[in-house]
Amino acid sequence: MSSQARLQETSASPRRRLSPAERQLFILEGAIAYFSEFGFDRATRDLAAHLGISQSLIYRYFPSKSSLIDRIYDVVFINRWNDSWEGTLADRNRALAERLKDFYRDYNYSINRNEVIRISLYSALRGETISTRYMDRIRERLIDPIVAELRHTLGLPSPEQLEIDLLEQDYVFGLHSTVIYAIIRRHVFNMPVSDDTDFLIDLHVDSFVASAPQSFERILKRNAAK
Amino acid sequence: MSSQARLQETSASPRRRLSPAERQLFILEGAIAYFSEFGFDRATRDLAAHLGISQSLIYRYFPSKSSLIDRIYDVVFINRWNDSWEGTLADRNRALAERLKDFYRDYNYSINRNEVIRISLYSALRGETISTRYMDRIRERLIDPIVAELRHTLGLPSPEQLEIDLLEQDYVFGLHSTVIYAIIRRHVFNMPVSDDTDFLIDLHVDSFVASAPQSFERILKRNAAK
DNA sequence: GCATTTAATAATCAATTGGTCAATTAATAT
DNA sequence: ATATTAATTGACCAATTGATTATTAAATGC
Repeated sequence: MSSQARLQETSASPRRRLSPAERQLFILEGAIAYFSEFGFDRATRDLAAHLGISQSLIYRYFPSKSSLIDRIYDVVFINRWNDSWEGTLADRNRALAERLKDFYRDYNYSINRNEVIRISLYSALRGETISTRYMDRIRERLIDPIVAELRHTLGLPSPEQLEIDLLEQDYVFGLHSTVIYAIIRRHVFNMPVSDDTDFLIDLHVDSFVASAPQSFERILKRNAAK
Repeated sequence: MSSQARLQETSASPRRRLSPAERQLFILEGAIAYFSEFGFDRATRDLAAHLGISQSLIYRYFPSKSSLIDRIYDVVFINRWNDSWEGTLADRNRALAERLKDFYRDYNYSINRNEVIRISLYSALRGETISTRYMDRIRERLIDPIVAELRHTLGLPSPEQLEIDLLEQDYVFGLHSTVIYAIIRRHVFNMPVSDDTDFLIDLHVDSFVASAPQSFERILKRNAAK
């Protein structure tokens, strides 16, 4: 009831008739909120009822349900990438720990949202290719660069000299996971998570950087043994 | 085609007629495999076709789809808990790092399976209460005990003397997440992950234990400042 | 005020859903 | 062989699904 009342108030006119651009955005944002909470298998009728519009109106602005979902993926995956991240990580004028802290604070700020993490997981569970491509992007543009920077700080061969291997990636994903899984715990498992995220990022980054020399030594030794 | 042929072969008789107990288990295990791959919103007809049986047969052994799902939760959540974990973590005759390594190896062995992690996430996204209860159990019986053991090694007050707080839990969840998120990457995002899981657990546990003193000091200082 | 445009809806469709039940048929005992 | 038991199925139901289309009505220009 209160949501319906709110809808009527927030709409420009007392009830209906928005411009096509406005209406399309209204439906898209509503669909993100709705599907991220209940999953993509929910009916378009229910979405329409939730938005206070008729079901057929959805099909005026989106040719099919799956095309609406594809647009949601665009918003969630592509629009949420920040090109400055790679630059931050690669800036060798600053200490690596500081770069990592800056990056993960910003990264966390960008994806620590209910809709983003939930839709990521829904699409991954569906096996959508966009989800795989997104993870490839993370590995290539975030994880591998961190490995490269770590190697540089430790005086180890660059990726051009010695290819990055799975163990190194997985080790760096260990740091990455501390940020991601906190988001999952909060928004998917509805667990209480500290709001002092920046402080926790500092702790994890410092731990990571402090033990990286020993860890990388062990990884290289392990790879040499094979 | 090959799966249908296999089904006929694996069944006791050339084609059908199992004992109620066998058939119920057959459906339950098939449902776990099927729903873990495609989600709980898939039709019981499709599940039946996948199993090579009629849809109505499912309803002879399970009164409703949701009761079948509840049974799946039982198998995935409850049956997969090992009571020895708490004992392993609390055994102060051994070094904490060794206890953590043993525990996480066994824990990983137990839940690093496609169906387990995927059904956990499906149910969590649905907001099922069993999922929340399961996470509470992890926090109370695994995370909090690890905090207690860390405090003990560091000569800090026991949980009875000083209540465990969110920051401490979140910090320990950082270690936990390295194990869990690797499983999610493998089985949900279909990423390549190293098979050398035990080695990676060793690395992360050693990093964690090595930096725990400094981290806990900072956490206590932070809490005192509030 | 009136006609035109078009955003929005109600009615409807075929396909699919969870679930039921009478009919079938494989196994068992005799 | 034959009768009995009960595991399994096919036909069916009402409700719901994504999607279409003819109709309604809010805004705009004159």
